[in-house]
Amino acid sequence: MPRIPSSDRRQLLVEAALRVIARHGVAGATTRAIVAEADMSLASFHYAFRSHSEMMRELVAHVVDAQIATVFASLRLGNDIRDALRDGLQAFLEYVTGDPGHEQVLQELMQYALRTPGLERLATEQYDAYRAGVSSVLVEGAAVSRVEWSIPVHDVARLIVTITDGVTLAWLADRDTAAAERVLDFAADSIAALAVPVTISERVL
Amino acid sequence: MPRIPSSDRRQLLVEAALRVIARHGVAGATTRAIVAEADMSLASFHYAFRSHSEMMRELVAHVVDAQIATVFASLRLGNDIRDALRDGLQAFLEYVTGDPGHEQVLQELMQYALRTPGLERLATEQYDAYRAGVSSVLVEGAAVSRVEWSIPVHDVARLIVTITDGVTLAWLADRDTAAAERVLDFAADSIAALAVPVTISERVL
DNA sequence: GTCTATAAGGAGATAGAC
DNA sequence: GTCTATCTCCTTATAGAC
Repeated sequence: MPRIPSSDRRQLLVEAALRVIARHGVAGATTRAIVAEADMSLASFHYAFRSHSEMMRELVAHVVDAQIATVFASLRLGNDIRDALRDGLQAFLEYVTGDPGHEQVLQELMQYALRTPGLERLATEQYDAYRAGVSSVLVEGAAVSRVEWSIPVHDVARLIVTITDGVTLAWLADRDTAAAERVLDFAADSIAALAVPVTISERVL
Repeated sequence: MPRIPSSDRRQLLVEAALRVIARHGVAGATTRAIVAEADMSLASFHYAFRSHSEMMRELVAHVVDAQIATVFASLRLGNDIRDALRDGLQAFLEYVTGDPGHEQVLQELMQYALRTPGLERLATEQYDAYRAGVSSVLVEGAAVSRVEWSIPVHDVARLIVTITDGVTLAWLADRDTAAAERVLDFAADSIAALAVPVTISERVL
């Protein structure tokens, strides 16, 4: 068997663990199931990681980082802020429906992190990072659309994350895509109402 | 030891299991942990239930029923539909913050049900039941406030459940009650905008 | 009906050969 | 660095005495 650097092996194991979790849930991600998926021996796992929980910590941190990139990818800019919001939210829904297992894994990992001593902080940071990512796109989007947010942008971001979370949970349970789209359209309208056009005088200031 | 009817024993075990889950999560709800909590022998468990998974099925069904009652309890009626919505949503938040463990258990059980063959249906039914409960209160609330919903009431209920789910997840992660209240206030305003006053002519019809 | 004792297997982790 | 074999513990479930 080829000798693999420990850092590579760690990454291979984390990726294998994510595939196992997608198929069998967090509870099914036993050390043995993971090494079988990665086609490694049990001993190799414990050469790369001191323990199963150490691997899970690295996995959760990895997922948090990856998810932030996804938030950016699913948001859209445009001239009309209402359309931009609607398009961004619909893109998010397409992402969820296109890979339901992935969102389910994220939800499970969130619960896992909230339950696991030492990982609670990661759950909180995951939310902070989501909102920070959404906020920055909202700031950019407002500039492009020549509007201003009438409440703090961080609160607008919180509204959006609240909606996407709620829609995700409901869709995972009932798979009613049309209903999810109606909710997102309403949300886009309501949130767009928080954007007020920038007046000439304000633009001079 | 006293002889307990099997039906009573089943209920005692389910209640003990819920306490264990609240403390240690679904993963920690082993048969042994549950019988220790219920102060029973391991054999008593298998006298009452054929298997651990049979008990979990009954537990999930039990929780679904109990949650529906809670939905009704946290909704309010009133003359002004906007105030009624805001009060109801705030009452829900108080319920969550007052017993965070309970909402966390519900979230975990939802994930568990979605993962467990034969229990996926219960997750779907749980959502249907939530929305049906919310819908009936919305119909009643509209009558009291002399308004009509401008979109199907079931969609209004879906909006509310989406918001409460999203707010719950965020609050469990960051415990920011003030931010949750701001989200709920915005939601109450936005949803109240869907209620249009009943005109005289309509009331005659 | 309720108990103790135990079967049977899966879990994480490690020892030690190579 | 990687492997096989094994240790130790914990799990669900059951057998059989009382």
